[in-house]
Formats: sequence, C-alpha cells, structure tokens
Amino acid sequence: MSEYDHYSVEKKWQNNWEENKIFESEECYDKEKYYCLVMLPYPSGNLHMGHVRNYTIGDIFARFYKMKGRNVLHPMGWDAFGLPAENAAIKNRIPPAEWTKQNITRMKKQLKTLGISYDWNREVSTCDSGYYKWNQWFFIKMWEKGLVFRKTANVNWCPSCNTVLANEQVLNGTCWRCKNLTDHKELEQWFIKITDYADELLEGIKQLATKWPKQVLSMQKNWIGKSSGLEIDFKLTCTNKKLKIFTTRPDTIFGVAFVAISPEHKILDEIKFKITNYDEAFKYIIESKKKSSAKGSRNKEKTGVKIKGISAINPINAQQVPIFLADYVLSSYSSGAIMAVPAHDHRDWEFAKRYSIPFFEVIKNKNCSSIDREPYEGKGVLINSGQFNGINSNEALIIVSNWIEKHNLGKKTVNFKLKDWLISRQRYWGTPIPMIHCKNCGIVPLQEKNLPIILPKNIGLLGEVKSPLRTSKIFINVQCPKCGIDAKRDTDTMDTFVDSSWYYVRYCDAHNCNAVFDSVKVNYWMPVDQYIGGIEHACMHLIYSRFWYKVMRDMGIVKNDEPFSNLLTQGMVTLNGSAMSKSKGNIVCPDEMIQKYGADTLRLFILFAAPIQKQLDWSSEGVVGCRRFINRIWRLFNIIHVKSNVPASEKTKADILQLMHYTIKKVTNDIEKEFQFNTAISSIMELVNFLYIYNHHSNDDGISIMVYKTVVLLMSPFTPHICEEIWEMFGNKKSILSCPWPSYDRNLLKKKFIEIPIQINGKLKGKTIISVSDSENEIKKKLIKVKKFAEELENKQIIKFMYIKNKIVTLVVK
RNA sequence: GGGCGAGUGGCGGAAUUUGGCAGACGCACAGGACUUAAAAUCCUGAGACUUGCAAAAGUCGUGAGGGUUCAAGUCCCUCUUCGCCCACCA
Repeated sequence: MSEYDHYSVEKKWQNNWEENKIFESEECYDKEKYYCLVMLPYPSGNLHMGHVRNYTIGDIFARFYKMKGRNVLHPMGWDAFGLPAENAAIKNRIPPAEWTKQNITRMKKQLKTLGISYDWNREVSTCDSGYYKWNQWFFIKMWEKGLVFRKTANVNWCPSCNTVLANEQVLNGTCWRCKNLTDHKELEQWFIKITDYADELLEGIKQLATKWPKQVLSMQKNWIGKSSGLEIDFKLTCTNKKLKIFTTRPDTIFGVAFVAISPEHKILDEIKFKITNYDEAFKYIIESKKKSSAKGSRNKEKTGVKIKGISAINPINAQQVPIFLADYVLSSYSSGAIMAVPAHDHRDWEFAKRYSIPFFEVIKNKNCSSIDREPYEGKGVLINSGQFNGINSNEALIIVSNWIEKHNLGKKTVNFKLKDWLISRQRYWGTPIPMIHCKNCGIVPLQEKNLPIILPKNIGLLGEVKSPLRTSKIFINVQCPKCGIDAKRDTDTMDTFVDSSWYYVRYCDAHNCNAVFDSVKVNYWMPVDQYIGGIEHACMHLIYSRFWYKVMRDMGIVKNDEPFSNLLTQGMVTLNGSAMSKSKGNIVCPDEMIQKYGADTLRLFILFAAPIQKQLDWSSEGVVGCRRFINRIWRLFNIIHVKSNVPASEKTKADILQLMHYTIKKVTNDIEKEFQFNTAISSIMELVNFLYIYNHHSNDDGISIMVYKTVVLLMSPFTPHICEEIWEMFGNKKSILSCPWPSYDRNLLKKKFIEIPIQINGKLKGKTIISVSDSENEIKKKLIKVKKFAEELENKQIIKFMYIKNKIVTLVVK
C-alpha cells in the first residue's frame, strides 16, 4: 500500500460530500435536533489560524452529534457589512460590495478545503438586501414599541473611523476596531433601549451559570453593573433648585462633608448667576473637558473647584455643605452628582485631603485605624449620627432610606452601568436606517411594504466624508409616507452589531422572503445547543444577542428566554505571544499547511496542541507528529490483515478490549462534557499504540479489525477525510457520518487485574499486581510473602495497614 | 484599585472532578535496527541530583513558605509572579 496521499483523498471526499448533500439538515421536526453554531466571520479576505481553530471545534460537535443520531444544523454566513470594506474601497477604488464578494468567495473556498460540514444552503450574508431588509423591519417594530428612540447626547466619537460608537465599543478610551483614541461629541443619534432589559439580562445570567464560561458571565455582570441605593434631593441655598444625588451608603449620610458634581452637570447652567466665582468654575469646566478627551483620560489625580456663593443642604440634619465641581464624578452615571463622605469612601477621602475639606467619621471602625490615615469603607455601628446612633450599618441602610422616602426627600432606586445602545453610524457600508424626516410630521418610519430600502451602489467614497449617503440626491429625496410633501431620508446606517444580533434565527429559515422567519422552524431549532466563538465578544455581541432574543420573545415570534444554551469560548491563536492581525502582518495562513500536510493534519494539530479554551501560540513544530499519527492509522489497514503466528494470550485480548471500551468512554466524555479535545486525541493515540503492539503479537485478526474500526469511527470527527476513505475501503457504501457513534460496555471497562503501588511511611516502595476482587486480608497475606517487603519490614512494627480499594496499599511502620 | 484565571521536564501539555504510582500523549533530543546512503519507518532511552564499572539504590522534585493527613500538584492559610477583563459606577 502506498503512502497516504492527503491531496487526492481530501479532494475526493469534499466533492463526495457536496454531491451527496451530506451536510444538509433535515426538515424533520420530530427528530431530536442539535444546533451547532460558530460566530460568523467578517469576510476580511483570508482565513487565519484563529478561524481554523474556531470552525474545527464547531465541526467536531456537528459531526459527533450527527453520528449520535441528531438532526444537526451547522450553518455558516458572513458578517459582511463594516468599515474595512469601505476603507478598502477608498484605498483601492473597489466598490465595497465587490470587495466583500471577492473575499467571501475566497474564504468559502478555504473553508471547503478544511472539510467543515456546513449546510451551505442556509448561507446568509448580512450585506444582502434579503437579509438587511429584516434589520430595517426590526428597527421599525422596535420604534413602534418605543425601543428605538432618538436623543441628543454626549456620545463617543472615533475621529479615525469618522463615526459614533456605542459604549461597549470603546475599550479603555479607544475604538474597538481601529484602537485610536476616541472623543466625545454632542450629537443627535439613534438609540436602542437595551436598558429596559437590564434587569432581565442580569437575571438570565443565573440560568446560564453552568453552561457558559464563568469569565464571560462575570464580565457581563460587571458590564451591566447593577447597584441599588438611594436617590436623595439636596436643596441648594439662594435658589429653590434641588440637586439629585445617588448613594449606595445612606447609612453614612451624617458624614457628608461636601457635595461633588460632574463638570458637565446641567444644573450649572441653571444656577450660574448665583455662583460668585463663575469665571473660575467656567475655566475649570473647559479644562476638564479638554482633559477628558485628551490622551490618558484615566488619570487618577482628582481635581476640582469649590463653587462659591451657593451651598447644599443635607436633608437629614439641615447642615450646609460646600459644593465642588469634581472630575472624578461621572456625568454619565446616575444623576452626575454625589454626596461625599470622606471618612468612608476612598475617593472622597483623597479629594478632601487634597482640598483640605474637614470631615469626621460616622461609622465606628472595628480596626481602630484613624480616618486621618485612611478611610474606613466597611460597615459598623453608626456614631455622630443623631437619632440613628448605635444602629448597625445594614439596618441603617433601610431605616435611613425609609426616613428619606417618608419625608419626601428622595427615593430608593437602582442604577445600571449599562447604557442604551447607540446604533447609528455615519458610514456607508451598512444597513440604511428606514426613517424619514418630514417637516410636517417629524420622524416617520417607512411602511413595511416598502422595505427594503436598498443601499445605493454609486456613492463616491472619498474618505473623510461623514454619512456618505448624504451625497446621493436620489437616495435622500423622498416623499413623506404620511403627508406626501418632500422629505428626507435618514442618512445614517446601522451598527453592524445589529446584523449579528439575530442572524442565528435567520439560519433556521434563511431564504424566507415574506417574513423574518417562520416561527415553527425557529422554535424547532432554537435555542442554539452549542455556540462557539472568541471571548472578545463577551460584552458586545453576546449581550446584544441576548437582548435581541428577548425582544423577539416579547414580540411573540420566538420561545425561550436565552438564545445560546451552551457557550464555548476558544482561546486566541497568537504568534510569538501577540494576536495575529493584518496590520501587524503576522498572519499564518492555513493554505500552505493544508497543502503540505493535509486538512486532517491541520485540524488534528490545532486541537491537539493545547486545550481549546487556552491561548495557543502558533508553532508548526508539532504538526509532523499529527501527520505521523495519521500515517500510522493509514498503515494499520494493511497491517491488521497480516497475521502473526503467535496466538494472543487471553489477558492481552482482555486488555485491548478493556482499553478500547475505556477509550470510547473517554473520547465521548471529552467531546460531550469536558470540551477536552487534546486528551480525547491522546487517548486514541494510546489505543493505536497498543493496537500496533497487539497486532504484532497476535494471530487474531477479528479483534484487531474491530478495534481498528473503532479507532476510525472515533477519529472521524477530527480527521473526516481519511476516515471516510478507510471506511470505504472496508466496503461501506454510505458516509461514515451515517454510522452510529460507538458505544461502550460498562462491564468491559474494568480490568480484572491491576497493578497498585505500595507505600511504606508515605514513600513508594514498589508495586504489585492484584485481583480487583481481593479483600484487604488476602492482599495482606500476599504481600508478606513477597521477599522484598518482608525484608523491608524486618525488625519493624506495623502500626497501620491500609488498602484503599484498587488504588493503593499503604503501611505505617516503626 | 476590583473581578476572573493560571504557575508542572528542553517545549506543548496530562493527572485537579472524588487527596492515592507526578510527568500520560506528542514535539524536540540521544542511541540502535533497516539502507551503499539519506528520507521514511520501527525499537530503545530520558525530571533533577548523588552513589555505582554496571545492574541498581537513594535523595530531591508541580512558583515560595507554612499547615492538615498514613498520603498533597490536588484541601486550608500567607506570600509571589504572570495573563485577561473592567476600572473614579459613589
């Protein structure tokens, strides 16, 4: 038999699968389903090793569950809108649509050479009008429900991408895509009211507790950032205006030393005539604005300015306290103002120290450390707190809150860090927003029958232009659907995260022209049984999708509360420790590997090299080992038919059968429960190694062939091409995918004889073979007969003899 | 500063669920067989140190230190280093 020729075998089976439509899911709703989904890629032009890892993982699940008899849905599509296409267009003068299409064609071809089992019938591309029509449809539905709204706000602005960004898309003050520093701008924009679902998004985390990675859940929890507290009105002197502050520590209210407000606080305009040092304050406002948008906005140095001529009145005891403008108070969180209690909050403490503001303690510190040296942020008994003295913090939280509410001075509230989702973008390559601005009627949504609004093709993209759609007169000018007068279309496009917030339901009914999808189909396939992707989407895509699904549920078009039952986040593939990216030019392209070693080898290697949740630093060094293993499997086909003239002993036979059943169990469990593909593969390697030895020493081909077939079946999700080929060589006419996944016999899992270690005084002194049915006494008798241990125990007194069943014998001697 | 996770041979990693032979499997390495030779393949070796011609024996060993236990990579305490995420959220 010749050396394994991966090129022709892989080509053969890829064609065979396509011709026989092996990967198409059945429209058979009484069969148990399995929906396996990988995060859809952006068609950047080339597959990199991160993609290979991601899609191979998905393929293992898809093929495994198919063999387990499930009706598997394993679709693929393209997150095709977005800025890189536009940038490429500006740079190379290729229309974004064309550039995107070329890239999709190329990447699809690459995916096929990897042998991933996608049902290409359900392919979606978010830049197709047949897809984005439904973005527009959702937008209008949400507008009708009040979930889409327009407001003027201080929004994040990326000067390099020339567009606004959602909160989630600003990472450490930089743009999530281009990594440039972002700015703030006061602009009127489209928002989605994701905050309406903040509580439910948080609650839902409990439901996902064991099925999503902890890290993702804690990131989401942190991002949603719920905190319960009290909103309190502080009256101001010299005016009848009130200032709302938010606190989670009402128990410290007697310790308020000052009130701090954000320099961007709106009340400043209303009270400016009362401020005697307005010039100074105004200067500070301008400066802090500059600082916050400048580089390194996360400076820890707290600065502020005391407002003169006006003070705040603590409602609990009518004490007057000074008001400070302070840059450490966020304008975007709650009311943008706080009551500062330096004795019990480290930020207020730092500020008070810096500006020499006097303060005193109101919670007794158990550790007796002085508040002059550090603030005490723990709980304790109230002191210096008038009628509340002697009460415990936890009780005081409730009592003070009730007191404030009873006297109409404020109310209990809940605050979230989560902000409404800003979804308009001043870019071209995205879904046009289906709204019309009419002088008479205001904002008017398009009628459903007029959807989609097609994104016009002939737009001159010269860069630097904000909202390129403005330049198209044909696009902009329209008649108002309500009153008929000349009106203008909205020229912004939607954030591309809208596209990916619901694509997983579209796959269930990918080409429906009449509705976003047929609920019967969606209710069969959803939720996704296994979702796979990178952790970088923990707080963007994965929150948006959960939100969108809940909206669809409330629209009555889907059931359930959560879209993704199980989530697996694979680690990044890096090169010399840094992420692969086009701009760094350190992308390792899979094509070369596939050509040299074959897709099976590459798939096997990328799973074997490291646990999938961990980062994998790329090195092609171990690849040969995987290729060797594939060759060993290939060669076995001939070897098992060559009979040796030595009969196998009963023990050897029992051993190989035991190992085979153990391996089936191990591989099944590793795929199904543990997501540990590296150990699944190594256990198959052990079985193969043993099979080589067994076959060498035995004339029994029946067992060899049975074990070999099992190996091929177990390997087939990992290395499908070679396994199909061998399967066919055994005379099978149907794809190996139609063969049931091997099962194991519990009775054969256990060995009859095992080798166990013997410890004396905690040190390993030797090993002995025992029968699993031996009792402690039997073992004791056997052991004393062994010369070595007898010598070891000479002149010594056995204090303790322990036999831990089938694990260890341990002696304590003196 | 807060949260999550991790530290095991020359390297990737296994064993942590339920305390019980640390280093599975693979890479790289060394020796051997086959070959005119090479590649490929097959066999053998290998944590470190000490003693020994050798067979072998002993000591140490999972980031550091301490504890519980007959027994700790695994459990408890203290510390440390690294990675990721969030970061003045009152």
